[in-house]
Amino acid sequence: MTVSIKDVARAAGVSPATVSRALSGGKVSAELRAQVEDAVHRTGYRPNLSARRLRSQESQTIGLIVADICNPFFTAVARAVEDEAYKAGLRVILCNTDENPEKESMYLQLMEEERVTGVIFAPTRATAGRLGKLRLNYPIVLIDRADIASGQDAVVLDNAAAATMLVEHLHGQGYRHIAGLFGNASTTGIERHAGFTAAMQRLGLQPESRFVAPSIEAAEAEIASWLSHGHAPEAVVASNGLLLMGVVKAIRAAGKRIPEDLAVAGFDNESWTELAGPGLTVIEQPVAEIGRTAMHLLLERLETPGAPVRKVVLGGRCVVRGSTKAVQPLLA
Amino acid sequence: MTVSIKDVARAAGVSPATVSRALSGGKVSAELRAQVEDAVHRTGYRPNLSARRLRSQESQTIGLIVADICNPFFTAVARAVEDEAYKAGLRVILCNTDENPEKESMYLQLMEEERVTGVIFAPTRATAGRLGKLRLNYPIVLIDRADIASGQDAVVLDNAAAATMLVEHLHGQGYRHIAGLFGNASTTGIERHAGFTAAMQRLGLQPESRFVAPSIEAAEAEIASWLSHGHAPEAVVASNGLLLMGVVKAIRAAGKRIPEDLAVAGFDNESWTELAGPGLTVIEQPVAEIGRTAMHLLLERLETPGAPVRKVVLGGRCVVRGSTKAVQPLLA
DNA sequence: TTCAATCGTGAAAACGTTTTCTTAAGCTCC
DNA sequence: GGAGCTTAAGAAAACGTTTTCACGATTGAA
Repeated sequence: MTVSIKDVARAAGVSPATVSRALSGGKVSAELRAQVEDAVHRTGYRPNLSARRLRSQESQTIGLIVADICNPFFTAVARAVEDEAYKAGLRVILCNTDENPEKESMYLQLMEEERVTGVIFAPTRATAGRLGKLRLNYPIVLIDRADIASGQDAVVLDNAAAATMLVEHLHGQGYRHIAGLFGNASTTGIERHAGFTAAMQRLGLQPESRFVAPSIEAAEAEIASWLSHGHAPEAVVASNGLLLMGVVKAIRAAGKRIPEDLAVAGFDNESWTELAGPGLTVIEQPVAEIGRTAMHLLLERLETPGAPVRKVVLGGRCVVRGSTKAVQPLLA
Repeated sequence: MTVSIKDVARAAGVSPATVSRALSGGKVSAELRAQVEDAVHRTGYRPNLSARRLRSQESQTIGLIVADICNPFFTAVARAVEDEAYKAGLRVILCNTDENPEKESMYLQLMEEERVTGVIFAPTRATAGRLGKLRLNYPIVLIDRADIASGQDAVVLDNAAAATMLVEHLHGQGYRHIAGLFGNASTTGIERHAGFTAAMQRLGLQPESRFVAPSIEAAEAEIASWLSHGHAPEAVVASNGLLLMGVVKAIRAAGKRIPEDLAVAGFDNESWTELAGPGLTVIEQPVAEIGRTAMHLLLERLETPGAPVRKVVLGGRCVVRGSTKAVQPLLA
């Protein structure tokens, strides 16, 4: 049925070894190489990657395990990882964990069975903690989320600094009563919360924080509750794109205005943030840079497995828009 | 180095065949099965999927080839496909073509080399046309885009009907001078344009259409040009989420209002459309249903390869929001 | 001219499974 | 109690490659 390298060899009048060498750029005379190419064309031969991987013991494949493929942050990172992997001659297997530790375990194991050469992984907090104990037979580079203790290569945002930027910006615009809404599944929520709290205290302000599930609905419900009970702050900081969307939806649903009734700032410069309300002030993450860097860290780790662990911390950029407009003209 | 089924067999004091049978649920005495399970645990054995696939000649894998993984429409479909594939015990390889025919060819070939059992594919117009000639050794189910002539299973939106709904809605709201903006890379653009034009003519209106590249920037530039030259229509219909975003960005940049200066309607009920301006009137596609149906068509095709080609056409839903508010109170 | 080194090629082994074939042991049934 | 079945287990073949090994021919140096 399916045509194998032996069929090609027969058609070309050479041995299978010669076909293999001709196709992989080995030493073959020009004459035989031409015969082989012709035979490949005539037979419609397609190499069997499973056989190739089995024999050569290298999969030329990496795994990319993210929490949510519908989240623009991860798709943007995935694009960058894929482009970079392609340049290095590697395939990418993309996996979706839904922030579910069981799925994470399942995929980490699957990656072993696929014999991937390495994995780029955005773990939940639960998994990040026990990653060191897992003894997987491939190197891992963490992205976006990294436990401080985990002895893994990682590339992350300077979350504390970014949260500080937002707080200081809001403070500069005249806001004093500022609340923070953080995701409870990842370490980024923790770190951004820490930066937020520290910055508030440094400014002599009373920090107020809530942790919720990383979903639009959870954020929406939380804000709706604030607004309906009438004890809403002057401004709110949302620790990722999902929560930010929930915040804006709740404010619209309540018929309130941004920033007059509630100022808004958040993380992730997704394209819709420019269009929502008066435009949303956000921290822009260097998504492409994160993907590229992760891939490079992985390649270097593969090259020198013994090298010391490296953690790359990238800075965010504060994009100021109307959602944090000064509450009243500032005094000079 | 890596532990194989032979090592497990040795550790359990049985033959490799027995290990294989024990792990795949074959007939093995309870006693030996326990020994095997213990040995697997002790040795940390992980089956090698390449070897398994090579020997059993089935990959248990399907390919999902989409145009743009950053487009929420495709990520939503991908999610549904993955969930359904998982239920059927299949893995999914996700590929990104960037609407680039060369990448499409590359991935179609790669899927052959991976020996996938089938492929779900959203092709560009260029590739949709020559798909029949390609003689690939796996069945294909097309999604979102399908050439009329292509003898392939497919699941698509009723594009003409959806475009008609938008036109009739705008007409009902009092708009007369309506322009359409369509993507030039896919068959959906063609079909939506056809529906748009037919509906306009049926209503005795003069249709005006533009085809642009499927990107935010292209749409933005086109609308910006309309607005700056002062010959903008009363309303514009955008044929997908990307173009819709470009339209809104251009209107905001020009300092115009929706719908007073320009009413807007489009395709794809992405979550941001609720938040942009006064909310955008859109056609909601049954994304999950599309993914599920595609997977089912593929499974049925695998079961009965000879069955006649099926094309499933799903209806869209018109979600009315502020961007198409009546231009002036309608007369009773 | 001869010996060693290099080169292109084919034969055969190897990769880690699953599956077919064989075999030995335990049954059932007259 | 032996002929015929069923059953569980092992031996060995097979999947489609790549790679090692062996071999003869060509080349280069002495």
